[in-house]
Amino acid sequence: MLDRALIDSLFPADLPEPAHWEERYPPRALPEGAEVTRFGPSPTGFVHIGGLYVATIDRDVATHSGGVYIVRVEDTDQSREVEGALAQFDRAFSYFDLAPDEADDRGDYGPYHQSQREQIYLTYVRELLRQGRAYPCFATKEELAEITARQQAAKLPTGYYGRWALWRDAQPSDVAAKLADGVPYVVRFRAPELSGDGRVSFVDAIRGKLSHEANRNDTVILKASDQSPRLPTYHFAHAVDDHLMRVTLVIRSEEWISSVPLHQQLFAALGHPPITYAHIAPLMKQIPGGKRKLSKRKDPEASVDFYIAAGYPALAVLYYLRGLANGRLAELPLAEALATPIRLDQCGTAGPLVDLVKLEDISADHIATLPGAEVLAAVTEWAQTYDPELAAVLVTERELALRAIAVEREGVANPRKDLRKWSDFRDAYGFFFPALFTPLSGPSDARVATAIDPAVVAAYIGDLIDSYQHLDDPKEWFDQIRAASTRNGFAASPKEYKADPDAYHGSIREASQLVRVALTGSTRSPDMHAIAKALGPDEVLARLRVLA
RNA sequence: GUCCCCAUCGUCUAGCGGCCUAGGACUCCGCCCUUUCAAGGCGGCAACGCGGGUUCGAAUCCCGUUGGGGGUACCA
Repeated sequence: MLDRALIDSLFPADLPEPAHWEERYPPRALPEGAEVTRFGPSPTGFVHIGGLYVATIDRDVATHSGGVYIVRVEDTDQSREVEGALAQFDRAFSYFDLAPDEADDRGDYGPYHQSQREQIYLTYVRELLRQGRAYPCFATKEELAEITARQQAAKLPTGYYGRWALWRDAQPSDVAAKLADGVPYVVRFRAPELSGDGRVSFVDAIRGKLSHEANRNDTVILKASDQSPRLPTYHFAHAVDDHLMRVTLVIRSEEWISSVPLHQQLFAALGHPPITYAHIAPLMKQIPGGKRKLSKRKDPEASVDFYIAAGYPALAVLYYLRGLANGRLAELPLAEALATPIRLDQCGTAGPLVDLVKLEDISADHIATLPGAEVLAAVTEWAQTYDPELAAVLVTERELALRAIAVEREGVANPRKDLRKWSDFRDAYGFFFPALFTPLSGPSDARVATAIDPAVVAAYIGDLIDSYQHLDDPKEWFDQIRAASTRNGFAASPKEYKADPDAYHGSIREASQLVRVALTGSTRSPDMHAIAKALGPDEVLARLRVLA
């Protein structure tokens, strides 16, 4: 056992005792059953869709139980920190409306950045050191690598344990000497003696009873002494913070299951009551021959920014994610599903694939239920950042935009679903706006793609222009196209044309497609009369003239 | 190597011993509607990984196996 004075000399003299922090962060006065959850993003990259997934569940469980949802930034690995990550968190959380109840600017249990909690961690490290439940370790990287290599060669479990734990039972005089020389060290947890069969079991809120072999590694809890601030590893920060922040339920990704035995040892050593865990199945991606965890680096759709940049409505994404968490929520209508609590005992344990096609279907359905003004507002806001030219047009041409969006959407039983995300808008509706529409260059424009003789086209369209009336009745309006086309050698119906193909240039089908291409630049569009009404007579005639 | 988690149509899943000749949704494919597309309507393809048990009876329980995922860091 190390001398207490030696231990204390390693820490600031005014470092508080654990009782100080216990008092400063008292148990919360919350109703029975209220859960305090926390999401711990690490600013080592952009927010992952899997992170958004877990945060959604954190938020939901806390809200529906009358508890508190905290965001605590886990920035203990300063070497891996990425510039701009925090700003992206804010963007993501505000887009998806997942603002925490407690964070730096509000909440009594802060600071909520681990890098600012050094004093707290140090208090507990010193405490463990004093009790002999932790010890300084001076092993170098090289020594550690050698230990691992020898263990692998001997087919032994790798790790810092038993006879491999160089400094676990070092002579106090050796430790004092190293310290006196100023050799950097880490603090390791002294893993307790294994009891019974060396296994432990615990109850996971999602998976039920789980069992695992007990931890026997002397895990590092405080990183190198030659760094400032001196920060703990995830494991230790978890054991300190989740207790002091009075978190009741730790919802985290499945890869942490293996660490639970260690975490329980840490809680016990610190004298903290055990905490409940809920381990979520990770989001996966389909790859040839199987699936794997979504990778931040390889998969663009892993980043939350991907969804924001493409313009998937937040509610659609949230709804999709909820359906993934609780299958039965996917069967409910969006509003209802969003209001129904997520139940941990109904969370899947498998690891679902994220399916963009499914998301787009959900998103299209959702957008179809939105009033036109809301669609316009959302597209405009999206475009403000991602398509400024479009944004400018939507602002100056607001009335036209509203008319365009209303086509086959308002006053119909089955609204169009041609918008799956805001970035679809330009392709689907851009032609409505003269500023965004490139008129046909003439009859030979590639978009026309017709086999009909240009002279015939010119005569037919010319005829149509001469007789054109901007009628309100859809049928009457279309009939003038039919009339002009039959006058110019087209069959009035596909059936007639089929009966005697040689007698015609084509049918009303081909004839009307020419008008469609002239008006929209595409062979695929919403109802032509509605488009014509939105465009106005002058614009209609101007666009037709190109083919005449 | 070792430990842990997981396993129903291509995907998300329902199913928690008989209601299952396995249901729904997305995708895909037909057909209908139709001046195009989108939508909509109707229909279709498509799954309990494998092998043993337990049981009158198993997708459901047990064991094994295979496959996938993860831990084994001074990353989280």
